[in-house]
Amino acid sequence: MATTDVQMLQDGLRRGRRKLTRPRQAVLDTIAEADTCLSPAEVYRRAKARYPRLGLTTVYRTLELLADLGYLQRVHGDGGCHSYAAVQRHHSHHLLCSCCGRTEEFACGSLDPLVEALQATTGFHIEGHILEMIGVCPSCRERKGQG
Amino acid sequence: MATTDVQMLQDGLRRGRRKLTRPRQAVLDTIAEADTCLSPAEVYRRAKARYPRLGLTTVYRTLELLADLGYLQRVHGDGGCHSYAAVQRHHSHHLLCSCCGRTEEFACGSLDPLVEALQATTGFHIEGHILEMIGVCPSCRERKGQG
DNA sequence: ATTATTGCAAAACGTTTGCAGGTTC
DNA sequence: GAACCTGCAAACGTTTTGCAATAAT
Repeated sequence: MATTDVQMLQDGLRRGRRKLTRPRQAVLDTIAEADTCLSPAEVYRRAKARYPRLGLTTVYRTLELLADLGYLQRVHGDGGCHSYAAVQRHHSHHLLCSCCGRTEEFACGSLDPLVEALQATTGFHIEGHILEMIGVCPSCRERKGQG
Repeated sequence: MATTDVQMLQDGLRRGRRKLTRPRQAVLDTIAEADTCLSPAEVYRRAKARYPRLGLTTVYRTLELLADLGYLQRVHGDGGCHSYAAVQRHHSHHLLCSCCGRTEEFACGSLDPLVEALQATTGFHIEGHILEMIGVCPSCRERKGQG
């Protein structure tokens, strides 16, 4: 994690009178360095390498906190919705590879017309959405093509 | 459930050498009549009124089966992704009311340009997506406005 | 010093599985 | 009557909770 990121995290935490602790750093660093989305158990396994005293309970609590603060986002996949990935921008979405689990972040433009239309036809006031794309990443495509 | 729906269900099941049983009818009817998405536990509670011998295990198995056949769809919400709603068309999406839980089905047009753009920039081959809209339904808006 | 955070152990929870008996085709 | 489906009870993995000890401000 770059220095500015530590700074941003620290600021974000301070705003809510929260503390920057080693377990929290370990969890965030772990997810930031992964290029896939990770389940709580997997975060625990990896983050424990950085900070061996880490407890699973703390991982759960930290994932929730960091997601609330916007540093992480829950990723919904076909199998479930209990994995997390890092986000650079607030409210972004993920493209996930159904083959290797790799994730790629993307911004959602082009959804506005749909939102407008739905609001008009249904009378709902739309406040948010969940959007994930599922596909096969370039390297898996290549591997499949050759294998 | 209308007669044609029973017919369709029966056909769908037969195609996979599956049987039309009372528990399965009870589960499907329950979800078809609800205007919200339902958790497995809630389906169990309601469907048991129709068929008291029903077991929770069967509800889980039936939800999976009917979702595979395309009669139900898992709905992803902020809280989780373990609720199911009926679908008229295959691959549709839901608008869900964060206030009362009501769901409304909608088709996803307008996503194609985004898919195209993502495929071009990332090299992923996109095969599917998860999309849910979250908002407040007309009657909840009214209630809030008055209360 | 004050307050938030941690890790542990245990509890609670939702979901899945093996299997004998029952139901549908 | 063959194949499939069911419900039960038990097993399972995941998530949450209470609490005394610890670490950050």
